[in-house]
Amino acid sequence: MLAAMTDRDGRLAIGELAARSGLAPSALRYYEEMGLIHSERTTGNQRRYPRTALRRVAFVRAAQQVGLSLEEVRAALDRLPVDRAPSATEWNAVARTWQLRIDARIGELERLKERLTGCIGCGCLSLRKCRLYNPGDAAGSQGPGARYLEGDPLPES
Amino acid sequence: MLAAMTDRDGRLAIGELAARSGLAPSALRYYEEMGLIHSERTTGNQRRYPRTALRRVAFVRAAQQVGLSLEEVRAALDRLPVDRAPSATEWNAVARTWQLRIDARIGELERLKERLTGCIGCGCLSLRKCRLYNPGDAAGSQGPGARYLEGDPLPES
DNA sequence: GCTTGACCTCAAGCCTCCTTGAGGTTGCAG
DNA sequence: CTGCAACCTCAAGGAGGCTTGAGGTCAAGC
Repeated sequence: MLAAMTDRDGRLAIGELAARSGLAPSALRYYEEMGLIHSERTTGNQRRYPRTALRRVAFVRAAQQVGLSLEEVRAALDRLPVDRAPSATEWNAVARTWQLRIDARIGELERLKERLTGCIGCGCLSLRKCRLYNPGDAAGSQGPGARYLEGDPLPES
Repeated sequence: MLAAMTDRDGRLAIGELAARSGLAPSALRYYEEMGLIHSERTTGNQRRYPRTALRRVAFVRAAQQVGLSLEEVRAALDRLPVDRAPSATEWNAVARTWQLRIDARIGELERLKERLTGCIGCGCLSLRKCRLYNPGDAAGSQGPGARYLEGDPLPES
């Protein structure tokens, strides 16, 4: 029982994968249902994950940190092999997309911070002058709505 | 009808606030219910928002970008005056918290990116060597689980 | 061979952040 | 004064990302 529930082939039972990835089994089943990871079944219908699942799970978690939805992660993972470690080339392709994403996000945050600092500097928070209001570069980010505060004919508030 | 639905006092009807903030009226009612914005009512029970609501809504959206939950935003907003523009000092206090948050987030992303780059460099993605697996610094971030992949006695996969 | 814990499959529930809809009221233009 | 858009409330629904629970099976230790 203490020994890992692992095949001689090194395949992992769901509990094992859960323990190693730090996720709940339920989450792993969910990921599998979403097509993020894949398993084979034993004769008794239990899941057995290839070791690569460990990598894929780590990838998923990391991607979520960057703000990707599981759907987006799936799209990215679909470009990596299911059964073996990715080649440098394969990995490269995926990672490139990611880095763009990360850079974009960092950029957004930095611009936000800058605007915030500007606001502190001016101490105004006036609707007209303050760049915190609809910077105009948040387009395409998350959330509905247009946020077109800037340029409105508003008196100071 | 074309003229803004605005008091002579400059207070905004919900539709007006919605149009100017780019959010749906339903979202604004929700925000109000959450205590993020406040309104007075007309004799006919319609909401009238002070102009400061515009600022507060902008604040909320910006905060969401940084990854704050509405609850956290509420906590931050509670430190700003409801009825007037915040003073530089008041704003400073709030903004400081924010910047820390932004910096932290940027830091996370940069570390992630770095690890990712390292992975490309080594081309390995090995469970032992690759820093993408449980970096050990994701603690306290969102999501359940411990993610303690690193340091596991794993053969190369 | 039995017990016990890990596993299985649904289905339902939960949290956040809203949207949608039904049914009814208000308020401004004409 | 009427008509219609905008507003109101309250209840339900929905997406994303899981968890929980019921009811049942599998497999390893004794």
